[in-house]
Amino acid sequence: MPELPEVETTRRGIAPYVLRQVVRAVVVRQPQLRWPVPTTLARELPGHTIEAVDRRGKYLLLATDIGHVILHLGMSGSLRVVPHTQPPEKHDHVDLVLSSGNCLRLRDPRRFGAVLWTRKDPTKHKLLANIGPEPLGPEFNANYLYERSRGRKRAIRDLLLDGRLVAGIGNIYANEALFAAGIDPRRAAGRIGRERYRRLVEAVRTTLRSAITAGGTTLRDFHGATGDPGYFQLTMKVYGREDEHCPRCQQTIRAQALGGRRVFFCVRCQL
DNA sequence: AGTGCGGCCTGTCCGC
DNA sequence: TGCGGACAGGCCGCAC
Repeated sequence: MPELPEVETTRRGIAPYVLRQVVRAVVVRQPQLRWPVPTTLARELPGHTIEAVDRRGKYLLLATDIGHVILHLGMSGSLRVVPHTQPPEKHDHVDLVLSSGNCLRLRDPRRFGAVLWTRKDPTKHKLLANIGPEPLGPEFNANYLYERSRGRKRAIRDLLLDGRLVAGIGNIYANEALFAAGIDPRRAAGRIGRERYRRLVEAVRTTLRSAITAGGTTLRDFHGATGDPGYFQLTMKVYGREDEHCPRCQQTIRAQALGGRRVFFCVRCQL
């Protein structure tokens, strides 16, 4: 589910409720997520204050004076702030009980998400060390994409999904950005010129920013920390719109399988 | 090195 | 109404 805009929406939503809060307890009802929730988390975190809530790609980081909680929402995860007395529902796997009386609650039906704990520099953590630049940061620019794509035969959509090249972009926003840039998602990345990469970088930034402003995309069950859904799906141009009309030229939007996940595009507007 | 695929899970939807 | 199968927003780890 959650791509960068949903994770950022979550970060902004939980931050006011968790910053400066002391973690009183960690309740793990289901430790079997993508990786087991480390037992050291419940042992070491209580008594420490959450000093920052950061995001790196699709990872959320809760900083304390002795270590960092690394959270990933996988495909179906979400975080909510609720009173700690509120009974957990079926897929509510982990609670961080806070000094305010609230708790930060992770729900994740498919359990592709993760809750990890590291006492070292989190950017050196195996999962974070090799992530590419933030798409909204200065390192992600046309020259970077152009250089990194020379000689690559992979479809540009797949390159955008590769977290080692750029962080946080998933299938929805890759498809939307490629439509906005007028680039065929199937095109070999090595056969796209500098000028078109300039357009693509702008399209990625614009798409992600407007999705964050809209509170993310709610296709099934995504919601922010206070339970509000996102609204970006209302403005999506191609994703999930197979057989509908292209909003720019009225051509029928096509979908096809590409390496396991579908691409959506307009054959007239995207070359 | 770059590429493509299997696998981890549950829920939903579609066709029969 | 029930059931099997395909599919879904991610991404690591592996084989080639």
